[in-house]
Amino acid sequence: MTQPTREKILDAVFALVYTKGYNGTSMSMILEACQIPKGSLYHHFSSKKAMVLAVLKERIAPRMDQFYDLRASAENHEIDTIIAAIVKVADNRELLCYGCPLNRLNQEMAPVDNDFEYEINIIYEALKDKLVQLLKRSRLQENVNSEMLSEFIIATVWGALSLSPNHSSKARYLQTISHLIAYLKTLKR
Amino acid sequence: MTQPTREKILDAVFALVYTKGYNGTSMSMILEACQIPKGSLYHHFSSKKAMVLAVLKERIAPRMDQFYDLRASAENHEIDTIIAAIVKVADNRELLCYGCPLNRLNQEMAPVDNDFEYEINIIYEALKDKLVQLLKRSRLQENVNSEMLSEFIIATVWGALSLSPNHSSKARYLQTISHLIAYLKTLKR
DNA sequence: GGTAAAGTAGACCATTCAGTCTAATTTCAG
DNA sequence: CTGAAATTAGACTGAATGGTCTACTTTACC
Repeated sequence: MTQPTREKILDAVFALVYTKGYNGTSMSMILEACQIPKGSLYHHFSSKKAMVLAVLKERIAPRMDQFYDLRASAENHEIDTIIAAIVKVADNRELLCYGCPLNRLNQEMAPVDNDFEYEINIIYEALKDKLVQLLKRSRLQENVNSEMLSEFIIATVWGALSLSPNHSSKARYLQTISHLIAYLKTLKR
Repeated sequence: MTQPTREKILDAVFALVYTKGYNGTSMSMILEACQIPKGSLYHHFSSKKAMVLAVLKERIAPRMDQFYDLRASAENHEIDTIIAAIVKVADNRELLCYGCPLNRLNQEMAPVDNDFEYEINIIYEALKDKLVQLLKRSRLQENVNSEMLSEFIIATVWGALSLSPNHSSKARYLQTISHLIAYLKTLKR
């Protein structure tokens, strides 16, 4: 056994739900991807919904932490740290193709299921808070509200990743966010 | 007969697919919403997919035209015309709750279906071109590429409308895009 | 008024859906 | 080695899925 069954399931479900959506992913697809029988799946998770909620907490949440990995450096202005994180996104082909996994699940499930809305919001707030903390430490133009600016940054990156056609290129993403970067630089003090 | 059956179907399918997604909408839900028998539905459309592609062309495309209704005025700077259109979005409760219908369908269907990707891209390009034409007529700072700026504007608005929690408020939307507005104003010449 | 086309009506179909159930097997503690 | 718990195995279920088919009714034109 190379990987515990439960972990194997979470990996497969993440990949499927991320690329095909919750309603676009069936149990049989998951079973085939995992190469396990149905009994194993329902031993570890009580339902499809419970499974995807686990994916949210155990796969998507850590990914969000990892991607906006904002190691503050004493040398750089915090704004530059954030810009570097945004630019780094361009190197992830999956992100360019499918967008932010949290945003995808949010758009599909939050309007129709309170449990999803709740769990997604927790992850979103954590993501936002990380940005807020960084911005609060930085020297910015006056009248800049860190919370509002954080939401603006996340919104723009999410939007840039979801532009049609879905399979957006690295160059296109970078061009789109070049305006965001230019704006952020004007906020430095 | 108050409304032709075909139009009634398109309206119902738009509302359902917009709020619940393509895979979250079943034929039986559509039938119940329309209060028509199955025979009528399949008389007008050969399949679920054909139906939603028709919704794209006959409902979503016109909406996009309508919402970014950018009547240029000789008095206002084109940037202000665009800002007004962006602010107007805040008055649409559906948009605040479910986001841009084109963006929703794009995220769900474009990665898994070429026909959807193609049709969505046509509508997206039309939307973008409208902005590009307006920007090209306007006096902007040098080095501003109208096409890139248009994509940035659309991305930001789409992103602001898809922030978690999904049911975002008018105030929250306006706060988020206040940064976009501030940036756009700096581009005026 | 007759007739052909357009549209309505809903029973019916194979397939797939998420989920259940019982049994076999493996794991591990004592 | 033994027995209990954890896990694997997959046949099975009822409901829902998208779609077909034939029959009936309305509409519109000659």
